[in-house]
Amino acid sequence: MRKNQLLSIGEISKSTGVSIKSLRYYERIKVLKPAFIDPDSGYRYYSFAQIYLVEVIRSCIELDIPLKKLTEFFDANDAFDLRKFLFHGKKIVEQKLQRFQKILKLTNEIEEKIALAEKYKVGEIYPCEIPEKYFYVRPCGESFKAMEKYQASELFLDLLHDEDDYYSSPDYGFLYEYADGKPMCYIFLELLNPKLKAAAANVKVTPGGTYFCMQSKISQIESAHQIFRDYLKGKDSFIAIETEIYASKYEISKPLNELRVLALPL
Amino acid sequence: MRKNQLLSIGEISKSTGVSIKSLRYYERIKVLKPAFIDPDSGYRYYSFAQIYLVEVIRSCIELDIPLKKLTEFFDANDAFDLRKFLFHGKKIVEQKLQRFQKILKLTNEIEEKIALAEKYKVGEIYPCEIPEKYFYVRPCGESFKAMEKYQASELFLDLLHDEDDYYSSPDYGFLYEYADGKPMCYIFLELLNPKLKAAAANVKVTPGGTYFCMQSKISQIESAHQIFRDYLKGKDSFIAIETEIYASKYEISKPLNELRVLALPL
DNA sequence: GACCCTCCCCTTAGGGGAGGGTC
DNA sequence: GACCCTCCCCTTAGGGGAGGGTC
Repeated sequence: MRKNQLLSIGEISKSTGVSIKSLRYYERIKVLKPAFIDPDSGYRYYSFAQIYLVEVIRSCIELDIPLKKLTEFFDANDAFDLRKFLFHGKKIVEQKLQRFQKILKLTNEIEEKIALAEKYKVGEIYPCEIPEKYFYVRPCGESFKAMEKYQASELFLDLLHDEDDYYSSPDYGFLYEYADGKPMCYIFLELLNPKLKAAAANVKVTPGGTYFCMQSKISQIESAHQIFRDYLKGKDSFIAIETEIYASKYEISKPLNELRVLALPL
Repeated sequence: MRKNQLLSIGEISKSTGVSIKSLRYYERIKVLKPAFIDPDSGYRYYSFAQIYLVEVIRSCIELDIPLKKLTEFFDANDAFDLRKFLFHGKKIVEQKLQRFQKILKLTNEIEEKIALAEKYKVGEIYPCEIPEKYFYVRPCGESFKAMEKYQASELFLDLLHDEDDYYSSPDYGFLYEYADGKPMCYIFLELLNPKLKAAAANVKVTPGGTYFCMQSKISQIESAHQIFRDYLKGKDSFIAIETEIYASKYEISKPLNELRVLALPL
């Protein structure tokens, strides 16, 4: 009389798509007790309603909610607090959705950057429209050779606590200002977060405009004056920016740089 | 000269938010080799660019991409095929987004159903607007007592292969038709998928309209005639539907049913 | 003193069998 | 014959120490 409303473990497995092994595991950790266990054979039988509990468990796994957490939603009478669980689950699924949307956005951005960079060969000079940017900088004196140990790492450590910056890909590298024969070197990390942009300390704003650019596997920023000689048209004031860019093949020991130069109207 | 561009393991950990243990683990499984290892002390040092590789690894974990899969994207020269990886990752993140949006939708639906059901007490009779529904049925004769073993489970097994139905919550339970003194019993599972609705075999369409309803912890469908006597106004043709509904506290052994009755204009 | 190293044992959500009863 | 049982050993992405060297 009872059994005609019950399903065997294999039937539950087929109708939910969850393996028999998993169902047995759920019993062991006390999140899915079979409605009936034959005392002679040890065979497990489940009710229809338990199909939906299996779905709840599956959702938890996908949402990285530990199954032990599920036991918290059962009270002393084995009643499951569905409302409390849904409230909890909803917050988590909303967080995941946000996070994944950010990952997707970042993925698309990087794909675009790769496509852009691949239009040119290493060593080729090309014009490129670059917007105004905010750089968090640390001055290194008249040459990058004078850079002190760990200065660059400190720059990162100062700023990379900001979660939002993980979801974009800020420029970082070297900035070279050459005004009336005086060179000034900086290492920089681009600021994307508006709050950080507003902080005046150690922030430099580089002008937007048509930069002349060149890709390179090695740092050539200190030769910018010679490389871009024809494009600077004798001007003695310019800025040069060297930043790592994304390549479709990414070699850690030989990252791809883009050197960008803009003549300044001083 | 080299070291001023490198970060210690603790610095990488701080700037990425990934534990030192994890970074060491990534090295062991060959997805993140430190740029330099001091041969004397064994200390690990990383380059700036590796911060972004850590982000790649983190994203993989969140997307349930096994890290061993990552090694497939490195070629013989240790170059990472960023484009191929992004293409692969994008498909996965899009799938996850879809799945999570469905979970969120289902969560909201169930919350609404709970709120609706809680407006009434068990045993209380209330009117409810129910739309036309498609039921996959199996006839049981003149009484539910004649139901054969496992008929109900077969019903589920016939249909629950359809993925879309997991993301909604179909009605299921008992259907009772009483026309001119002749009772006819069915077990049913609601069809939500339009394709399945179109399949004529074993499908019954129940009319939309204002049903009279009552919640109950036990099956009372065979007493529907008496319970709703006042509402049927002497009509001798009606349908009764008993389906499991969601309660804020969900007891597997005592699920909450809703019994719905509609007088038929025969 | 704060940082880093290796080694060892533990965890979650199961999978892959072996060996043997049950429907 | 297909289905189900228990028992045992293995996996991924690390965490929590112990015990000892390094910046």
